[in-house]
Amino acid sequence: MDISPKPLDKSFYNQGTLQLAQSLLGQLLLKETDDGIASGFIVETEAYIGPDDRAAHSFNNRRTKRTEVMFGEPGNAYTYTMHTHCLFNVVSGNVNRPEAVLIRGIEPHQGQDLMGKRRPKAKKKIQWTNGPGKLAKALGITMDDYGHPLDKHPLWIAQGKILKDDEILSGPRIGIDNSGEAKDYPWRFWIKGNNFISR
DNA sequence: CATCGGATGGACT
DNA sequence: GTCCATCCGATGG
Repeated sequence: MDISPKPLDKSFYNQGTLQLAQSLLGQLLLKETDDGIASGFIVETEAYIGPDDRAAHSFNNRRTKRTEVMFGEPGNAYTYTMHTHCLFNVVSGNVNRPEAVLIRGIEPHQGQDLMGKRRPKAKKKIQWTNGPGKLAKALGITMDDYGHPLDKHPLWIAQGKILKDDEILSGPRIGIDNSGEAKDYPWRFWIKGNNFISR
């Protein structure tokens, strides 16, 4: 019997990136490996809207092996390495619109024993998934997931909690101080009062 | 080729 | 607060 939550339809990703960044809040992100399923509710996101966003890897339509997937269909995984870590994004925007939503925080749901094992250095549960590199590690997301369609096993997004508008807050994005005007754009979104916000 | 700088996290002072 | 692991892409010679 398959009890895994059903993926959201691909059409879900066909909405503006700022709106998608908010729509993703509360949704369930799942990854299945040989060790089992681990999942969590998305609680913090950031929108990156190339080519006009200095903070986006796709700024100025910069097209490389790394950013290539952003130029394709929305609803695929954009993973990249930041120093020693893998970060996970949801590709948005139509073909040739290189936009994405970075997932910065999740609230652990299924497979919490597995997540704890994957985060041996975390002293507290809160540190398992309150940051983009942390949650990728906890879920077992790696560069092997680059380009994976998010409506399919083994990495997918399913319907989670329905939020009210007043539960969503926004503010400037994290870690992009050298991005000129773009550093102040309020393109970071999070669920009010949630414990698994990165900061 | 060399060098530099990150959409980070963890260890340490 | 500081330092650094370790990789990819940008830039300059």
